[in-house]
This record gives sequence, structure tokens and C-alpha cells, in this order.
Amino acid sequence: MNKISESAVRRLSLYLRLLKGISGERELISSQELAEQSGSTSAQVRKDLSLFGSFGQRGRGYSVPELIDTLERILGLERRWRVAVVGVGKLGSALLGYRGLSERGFDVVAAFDVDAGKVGTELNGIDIRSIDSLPGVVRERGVEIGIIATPPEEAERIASCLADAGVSAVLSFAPIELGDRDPMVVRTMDLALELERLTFALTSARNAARPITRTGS
Amino acid sequence: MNKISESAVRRLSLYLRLLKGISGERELISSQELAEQSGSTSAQVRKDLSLFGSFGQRGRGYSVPELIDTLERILGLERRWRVAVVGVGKLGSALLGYRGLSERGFDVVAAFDVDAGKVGTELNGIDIRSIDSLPGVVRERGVEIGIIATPPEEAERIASCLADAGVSAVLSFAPIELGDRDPMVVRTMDLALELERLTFALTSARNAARPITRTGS
DNA sequence: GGTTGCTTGTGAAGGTTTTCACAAGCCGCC
DNA sequence: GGCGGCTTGTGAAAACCTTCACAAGCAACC
Ligand SMILES: NC(=O)c1ccc[n+]([C@@H]2O[C@H](COP(=O)([O-])OP(=O)(O)OC[C@H]3O[C@@H](n4cnc5c(N)ncnc54)[C@H](O)[C@@H]3O)[C@@H](O)[C@H]2O)c1
Ligand SMILES: NC(=O)c1ccc[n+]([C@@H]2O[C@H](COP(=O)([O-])OP(=O)(O)OC[C@H]3O[C@@H](n4cnc5c(N)ncnc54)[C@H](O)[C@@H]3O)[C@@H](O)[C@H]2O)c1
Repeated sequence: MNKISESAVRRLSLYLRLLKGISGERELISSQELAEQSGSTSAQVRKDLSLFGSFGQRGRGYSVPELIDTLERILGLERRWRVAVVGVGKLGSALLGYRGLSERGFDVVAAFDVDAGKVGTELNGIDIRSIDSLPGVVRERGVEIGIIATPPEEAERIASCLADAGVSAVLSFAPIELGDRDPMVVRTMDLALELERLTFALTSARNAARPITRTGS
Repeated sequence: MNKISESAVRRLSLYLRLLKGISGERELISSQELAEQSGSTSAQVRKDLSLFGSFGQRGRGYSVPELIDTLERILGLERRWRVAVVGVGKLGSALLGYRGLSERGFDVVAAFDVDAGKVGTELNGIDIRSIDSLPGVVRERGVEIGIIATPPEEAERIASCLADAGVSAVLSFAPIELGDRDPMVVRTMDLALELERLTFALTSARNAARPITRTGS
């Protein structure tokens, strides 16, 4: 099978989210309409979908419910996934209470922390367990994806721990570069880095408008 | 000036984060070492930097403190930025308490909510103001960047409100596609979408190992 | 001062992704 | 059944991004 680019996958997720939003309202949608809603182009939409097969009808467009099913199959969302949150601090607690996860097919089935004051308590129906019990609990509950919300210093250790326990993928919020741990898939979301992309856009726009000139001498 | 790609900007932020981590430990660093730490290649590192000028010394490498300065200048981080958080719920509260923001040059100077029970209270030294006072407070405090942490239904309205108030850029956590609001820069971080990129990787890996076959008939 | 070892900066090559543009196909209508 | 309007699927072209490979330059040592 051809290699699918990261950006194509991102767009597929986006199409799916949009389609779910209009599901019920419309029976058919054209690549043109999907493109407008996702900030893309119709050719891009058709190319993305054609990487996996032919799902549309010429002259009519794509069937919304069928396309939803297809995209869910492509993205691996025809089933639900079991997720564990590691580090139940400010961010971790927010995640445990986030309905958007289960709405999109992800069930948080376990949470871990080192803090003795937190271990043993419950949050949103999820019992917080000691980090030492991670390997056992991960296996018992069939955790497939880990979310790291511990301080950055701990992230590398936790990633190894999750890999050893047999977790298949990790999403980390710690602003630190995690080493490869093949075959476990690792990805990092860095909030400050996203803000830096914004400040770059802002300052390079200003520099383009007012080309750089020496102010001194 | 040449167009700089999104991926190049992302890598520049990453280099900066890594360099700050080793600042003080080493005086010089080679493109090779920087590449290893960032999961890139030495040619890529040199190319990225050469888009903006010549900062290294042949035979020696790059001066760590100088490179930090240069990258900060490129990314617009030679100054601090004033940020407002809109929506002080589970996620918004976590953000108000996040030290990682000020450490990376972003000062949260305002927070807004509609909830009368929250308005008037204070969190981590930031007073929570009514959403109605947003335009005035944004102008008074010189807010340049907005972070949206309201329910998705409100996000579009809030984005318009921020644009009207003169905010230059927005980072939204609401899983919804925000319309363009030129010249305001808008970007969305969607947690579930990132998880879907993981599940795609997991299931496409499985499909590659065990090619798709019809199970029925 | 010349030689060796190392590293940058950069054109050119190679690869990937996006855009273009049009034949093929569906629908409804006459 | 044929025509017109519309939309897909897709090769080919264009744009973009990454990797290669090497001349140019620095430092240390003899
Ligand atoms: N707070 C935010 O809004 C925010 C935003 C983006 C990224 N982040 C990142 O997310 C991570 C967590 O941030 P936070 O603000 O929630 O921090 P926090 O200090 O509030 O929470 C960290 C939690 O991790 C626990 N912990 C520490 N070591 C552990 C270990 N070895 N095993 C298990 N649990 C451990 C602590 O007990 C604590 O409960 C950090 O890496 C931070 O940079 C936070
Ligand atoms: N909780 C998480 O961990 C998490 C993770 C990723 C993304 N998100 C997204 O972040 C957003 C917030 O999530 P949350 O879990 O914090 O929700 P929440 O319900 O806990 O908080 C939302 C807050 O926004 C306020 N609000 C509502 N309408 C408003 C308006 N018009 N103006 C100002 N404030 C308003 C509410 O009063 C509330 O305090 C959502 O879009 C969610 O999808 C949340």
C-alpha cells in the first residue's frame, strides 16, 4: 500500500469531524463543499479519499453516512480505544473530565500518579492508581494508548514504562523530545511550541510589511 | 523574503527548546548533534538555519548562546507576549496555572468567563472577568494572543469578539473549524484529532502486516 | 606554513505533495 | 434515448521539501 502523508491523515480526521457535525442534515456532500468547510480545495479532498478507494458518485457527490463509515474504518475508529492518563495534576484532571474523548471513541479506563494523596481517590468515576501498579493495571484493563501529563522530567521514564507494559501508542503533553520506542508510536503536543508558531507568523508578517533595516548607526 | 514552511518553523521552535535545555553545559553544538536530539538530519538543521542567514562557524559548529538569541529573534521571542484565556473551565483553569507559559515568554494577563460564579474570583493571581468586558480589558492590558477554552459552540463567537477587540492571534482548543479572520492568525489544537492520528498509525501498521482480506463469504 | 580533521553553507538532485485539467459517469428532463 | 449540467477519479504538471555531496573555511598540530 502507498504511503499516506501525515497531512493527509490530519485532513481525513478533519473531514470526519465535519461530516459528523452535519450528519442527519444532509444525505450527500460534494468535495467542493467539504473543501470549503475544512479550508482545503476540492481536488485535495478527492485526492485524499482516492488514496483509499472510490467512495463517491460522479455527478452527485459523496454519501454522508457512507463516508463517515469509510473514514472511521480508515482511521481505525470502527472500534473504541482504551486510554490511560499518567499524571493527574492540573492538566491530567482536566483530561479525566473531558467528555470530548469518549465522544470521539476513546475511553479513559485508568489513571496513574505518584502523589500518595491522590492515589486511592476517584475522579469522574476513574480510580487513581499508584504509578507502580501501572504494568499490572495496563495489562488487566487492556490499555492501548497512554497520555502523559506528568512533569517533563518524568516523561521519558513514563514512556519506557508504558512501552514495557505493552501500550501501543503515546500522546505526551510534556514539552520534551521523547526517544523512539519502536514499535510504540509516540507523539508530542507542545502548547508553547504552537504559540511560537503564532508569534513567528506575527513577527514575520510585520517584517514583510516593514523590511528589516538597521535602526542603529 | 522566501516563504518559510510550517514544518521548518516547527523545527526551529524545537531546536530552541533543546538549546535552552543544554544552555550553560556546552558552548558549541554541531548540526549533527542538534539533529540527533531533535530526530532530524544534520542537512535539515543547516538548511533550516540557512534560510535566515549564516550563524555557524565551519569546522566548529554553532555557538549555543548565539543560536538561542538568533532563534528567539526569528521566532519573535526576543520580547514577551500578553495572552488572554477565554473560558475558565477544566482546561482553562489548568492553563492559568501552567508555569510552562511564562517560562517560554507568554504572560497570561487576563481571563474571561460567562459563569457569574467565576467572574470576580481570582485564580493564580489572575482576575476572572466577564466575557462582556473583553473588548475593554483586552485593550487596557494590551492582549495580543487569545487562547480559546470554551465549549465548541461558543468558539466561533469568541473568535470574532477577539478579532474585533484587536487581538492578533488565537490558539483554540475547541474541536471545531474556525473561519478565517484575516489578518488575525488562527490555529486549532484538537486533542482527539491527534489521538486519531495515532489510531491511524496503529491500524495501518496492522493492515500492512496482515493485508486486508475478506473475512466473510 | 602545510597538512589533517572536522563542520558549515549551499547548489543540484531526488522525492513528495498539491494543483490542474479533463475524460468518465450519474441524474433529470425533454 | 439523447442532451446538459454537474461531480468524481486521476494522470500529468507544478510547487514544495528533503537529502546529497562537496567546496570553503576553521582549528590544531607538526
Ligand atoms: N497545565 C497545563 O495547562 C499544561 C498545558 C500544556 C502542557 N502541560 C504539560 O503537562 C504536564 C503536566 O502539567 P500540569 O500542569 O498538570 O502539572 P502538575 O504539576 O499539576 O501535575 C503533574 C502531576 O504528575 C504527577 N507525577 C509526577 N511525577 C510522576 C510520576 N513519575 N508518575 C506519575 N505521576 C507523576 C504529580 O503528582 C502531579 O499530580 C507537564 O509536562 C506540562 O508541561 C500542562
Ligand atoms: N477538558 C479537557 O481536558 C480538554 C481537552 C482538550 C480540549 N478541550 C476543549 O476545550 C474546551 C473547554 O473544555 P473544558 O473541559 O474546560 O470545558 P468546561 O465546560 O469545563 O469549561 C468551559 C468554560 O467556558 C465557559 N464559557 C462558556 N461559554 C462561554 C462564553 N461564551 N464566554 C466565555 N466563557 C464561556 C464556561 O462557563 C466554562 O467555565 C472545549 O472546547 C473542549 O472541547 C478540553
